Amino acid sequence: MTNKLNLNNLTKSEEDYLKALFQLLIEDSSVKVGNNQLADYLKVSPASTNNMIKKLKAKNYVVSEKYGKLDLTEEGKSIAVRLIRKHRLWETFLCNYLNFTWDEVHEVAEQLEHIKSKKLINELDRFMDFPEKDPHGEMIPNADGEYSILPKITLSSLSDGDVCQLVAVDDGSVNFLKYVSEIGLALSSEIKVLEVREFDKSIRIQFDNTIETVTRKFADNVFVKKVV
Amino acid sequence: MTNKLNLNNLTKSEEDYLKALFQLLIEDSSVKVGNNQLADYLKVSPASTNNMIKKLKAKNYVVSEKYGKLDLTEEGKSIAVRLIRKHRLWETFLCNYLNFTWDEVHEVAEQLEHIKSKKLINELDRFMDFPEKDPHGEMIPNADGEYSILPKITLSSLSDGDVCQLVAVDDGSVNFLKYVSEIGLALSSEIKVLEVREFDKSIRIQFDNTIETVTRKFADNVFVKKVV
DNA sequence: TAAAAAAGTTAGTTATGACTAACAAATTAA
DNA sequence: TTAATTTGTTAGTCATAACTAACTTTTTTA
Repeated sequence: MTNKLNLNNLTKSEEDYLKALFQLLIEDSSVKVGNNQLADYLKVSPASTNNMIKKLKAKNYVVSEKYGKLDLTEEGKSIAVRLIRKHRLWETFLCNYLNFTWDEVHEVAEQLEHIKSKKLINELDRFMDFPEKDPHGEMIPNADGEYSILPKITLSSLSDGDVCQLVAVDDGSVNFLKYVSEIGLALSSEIKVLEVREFDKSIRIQFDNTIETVTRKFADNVFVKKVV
Repeated sequence: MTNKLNLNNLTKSEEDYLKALFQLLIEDSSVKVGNNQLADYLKVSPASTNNMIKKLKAKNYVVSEKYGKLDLTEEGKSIAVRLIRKHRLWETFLCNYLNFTWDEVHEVAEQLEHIKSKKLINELDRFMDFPEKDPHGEMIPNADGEYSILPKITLSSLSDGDVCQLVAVDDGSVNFLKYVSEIGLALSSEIKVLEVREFDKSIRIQFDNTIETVTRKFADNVFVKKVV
């Protein structure tokens, strides 16, 4: 049972790749993930990705056949989930205790998630009284790596007259996050879809006595729960 | 004025070397620091140190002549102090909020001190209400890098009958720190020197109704303030 | 002060993880 | 179904930062 021993021996890069692959795999759970797609996501060259995938295959975190699509082993997934747990707990800490705003947390959490100390992250979790969601509304895995995935309905998938509640936002882009706060949207905001315009798929929405028109691209990054 | 720009462009290694050199320079402020000494301290080969010193000289953080002793420039010192500030603030956070013990904090703080975010560390400082000292009793530099150095009198420098108060301990060795807690010593403990034994320089001390004999090596790592 | 020891330097090697350029396989489109 | 495009792979290079081995300078001490 050399189970726990090799878990902490990963480099920052190896961790980044595993987490990225995990996120690509669940974001579009049906679609397969390829080498170049991963390279794009991580903003490195396909050659770099290919190289790293070889290493991760040798370490039994990734499986794939030559010229085939990529997948994670159970061990690979487990590492990725632990990284996501760390990332989201740190984001929560930064927002709730250190006055960080939505758009500021991601970059710092990207660094903090690589700190290696089980005690650190579990104590941080306890200190914050085991939060369920991070500041963007995403579920935080518990110490055993368990977490429920929230059904990701995008605002863009709704129709005229639908009423929904904002449950999460994609945390990938600083500019998007700034934009969300600027127009006054926040977690739990109740949003009414006034009109989906056929021409450019832009959406007219109402929330808190505000009426705004948002683009399709914007609405793709806003996750909601249907109310009506 | 390319002042603030290059400050964040240092690698983890470069930071480690600057901090190590700074600590060697103030620990024995009279004695000069050489290449091999720095290598010893960092547990790397003299060749590695030599190499890195070259790079740090090129970047104007270190000064030295060939075959001569090492010194830091003002900029080098400033970086080192900021690392020490981060290290000590994290140690304080870990001990005071996350249930870490004296001997557990150092290793994790060594990782955390390399996180690059001014806001993070300044907000952490504010969150803890600007602590003056870290858990080992060392002064924490403020956001401007200012801090008073506590006069470091070692327990080993005292004589029979002297009474002192423990103000700090060296945080370099986990085993030493465990030992200190185990025998019951803590910051502010009042210690009376009962006898310094000529034979092996071991010291018989009394504190809190406990009498213990400690070695010279142990006493070298305990910093005190004389009371009587 | 000359030999020995210690301290510092240089050259050459290794591993990690990026990169480009060239090429091969698979998929899509004409 | 062949040609074009996309995707994946390989080979070779570069930077960082460690290493050993060999060598030079400085310091110590006999």
